Amino acid sequence: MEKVTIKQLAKELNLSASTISRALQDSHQISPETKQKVLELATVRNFVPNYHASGLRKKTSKTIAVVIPEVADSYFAQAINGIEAVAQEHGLHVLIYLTHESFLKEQAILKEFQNGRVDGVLLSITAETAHNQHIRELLGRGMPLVLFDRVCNDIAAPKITTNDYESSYWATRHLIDGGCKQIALLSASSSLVMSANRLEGYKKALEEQESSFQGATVITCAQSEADTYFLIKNLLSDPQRPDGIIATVEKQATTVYQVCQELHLNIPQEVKVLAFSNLQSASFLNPSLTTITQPAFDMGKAAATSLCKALKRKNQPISHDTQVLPSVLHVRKSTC
Amino acid sequence: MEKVTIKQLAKELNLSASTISRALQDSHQISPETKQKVLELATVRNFVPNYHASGLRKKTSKTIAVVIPEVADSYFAQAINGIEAVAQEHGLHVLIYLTHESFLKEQAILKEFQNGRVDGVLLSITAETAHNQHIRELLGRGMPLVLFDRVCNDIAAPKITTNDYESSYWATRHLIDGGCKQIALLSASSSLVMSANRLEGYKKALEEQESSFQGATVITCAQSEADTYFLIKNLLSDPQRPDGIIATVEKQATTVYQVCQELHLNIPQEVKVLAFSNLQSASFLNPSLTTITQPAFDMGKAAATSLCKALKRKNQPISHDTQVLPSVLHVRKSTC
DNA sequence: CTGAAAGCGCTAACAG
DNA sequence: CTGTTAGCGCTTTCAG
Repeated sequence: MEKVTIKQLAKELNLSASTISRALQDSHQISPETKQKVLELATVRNFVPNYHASGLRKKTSKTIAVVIPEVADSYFAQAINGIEAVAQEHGLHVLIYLTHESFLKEQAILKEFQNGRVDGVLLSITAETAHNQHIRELLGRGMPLVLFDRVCNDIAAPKITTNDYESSYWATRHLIDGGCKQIALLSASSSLVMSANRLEGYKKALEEQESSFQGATVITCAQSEADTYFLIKNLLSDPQRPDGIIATVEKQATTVYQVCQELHLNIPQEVKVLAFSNLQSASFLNPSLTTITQPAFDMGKAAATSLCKALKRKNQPISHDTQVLPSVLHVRKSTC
Repeated sequence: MEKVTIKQLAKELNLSASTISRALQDSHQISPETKQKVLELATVRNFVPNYHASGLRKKTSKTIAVVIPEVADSYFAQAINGIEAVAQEHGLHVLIYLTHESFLKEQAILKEFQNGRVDGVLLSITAETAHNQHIRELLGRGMPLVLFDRVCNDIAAPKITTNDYESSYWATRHLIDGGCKQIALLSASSSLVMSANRLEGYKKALEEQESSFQGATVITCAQSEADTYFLIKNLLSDPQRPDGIIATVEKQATTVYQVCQELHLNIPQEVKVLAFSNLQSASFLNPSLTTITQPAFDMGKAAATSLCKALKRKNQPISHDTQVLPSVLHVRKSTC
């Protein structure tokens, strides 16, 4: 029982390979009886059409790539869920690539996509990504591509984002309303548009306050967890430490909790904490964590759906259907 | 600047296609000068070898599939990280498939792998998977396959697991030592070997106790979150409710916390809680959660490494290198 | 409705 | 060291 091919089926049925091929694709120009016979034999012989052969011929792979910084992050895990749901529905296969925030990896990965392995790409760029020639290059070769969450503004492709500016504004306002006088923002990157938006929202809220109000304190966290830990520890060890912290990255939140534990700082009495986070367990943290929660699953779905549309009208003018799905502020004890 | 092929490079350099092909593969039977010229032109013309063409010819895809129940679960997210690390190192691409605990999906997914799309498979079976003809079928066709975490015993393939029996035994002992008199086990499935092992370890620990000790209370949780919630709520609303709970699934832990909150049950005074979980935030839960933590990342790495070995000596006798990596009991406040 | 023939782009004998 | 030839397995004109 070895690999069975169309040719073998053809010989067994005294038909030509093309007839078999058409029958299997349910072509309307094949008689019902023939189809029936072919399908039957195919089942019996356990025929599975060769992927590379049809791919080579049809110049299609039925595969999309998801390029993201990490997977062990609630946001991306949930986004993958959304992507996978749509992909499965459309019979697409999903390749996963983790850049681990390395620009070089991102470049190398995208470069290889020119070989026909994937029909489309979903991309969330690294915190290092300052240039985007590699993305342009891929787009220039006609590869459908959708950016999600971490997008670049100057790329002509569909983008799925959340309302980072507004959420950050409201998050900051929430802390101000709670009585905070000095609010620190833990930023993810100095180059990401997403980070810039969150920074702007934060600044805007601060600017609206009296001049007596403390200025902005922005800490751009490093890639390594250890470095981030020290930055946060320094921040909170300072006698002039802030009385409010906004973590724009999920992982920073637990680090903040850890540092507070170590320094015996009481949340929320001594310092209020708010995080951009999709942690399922936010309600059960000690104290429960106030979060800005992104619609991760829906963003994944939206991105995949947008890509599927692009795949259908290949070589058509790329639509720029930028979608902004709103995040939600969940107020919990860490800020009350 | 359209898709450039080997033929075009050949014409431009007055060489044959095979020479180009060999030069690109750095074959030792090509003169350094020719190689040089070819490589140069390839770079200039931005040549990228067609994936399907070489795949068809070489009968290889440089791709592995990871088939798992979920991705939004710390264990699998971390396992993927480990898998991806090894894959990247070996130049392999990673396809992700989520079964969402559906046996039918698992079957359909594996069936398609006969088409040459993947060179190997990493599988963690669904809670529904009782038969494994579909796995045997794939193995029978020579597909390298490694089972991890949720394995089946009666399949002749490498298996990467953790010491479920022992961890469960020690978990139960830990609760007993803490004074629990009635310990309930929340099981994931009645068919998974993993669940069976955890159940056995639990039973063993109970059997070692005095006869006065309460018998086993095992609740096999349903697939749907809502059903699981009700099962747990029922369990804890009972006047005869247990004073210790072992959640063998990460998600159940937060559900238990939620129910306890709703019923105003104090953890750990009224009920101690222990969970098999890889949650990063376990230390920061309220109260901090005692966990059995699996070496998820390392299990992913081990599984991928084992698969890579199998890929190298294709068609060789399949090694059955069963590896058991130990889990760790992290004692925290939910049981003290 | 079916068949013959050509070829997707690359690689691997087999020659020289 | 390089070229010629012959496919990998499938799909798709183009004929009938």
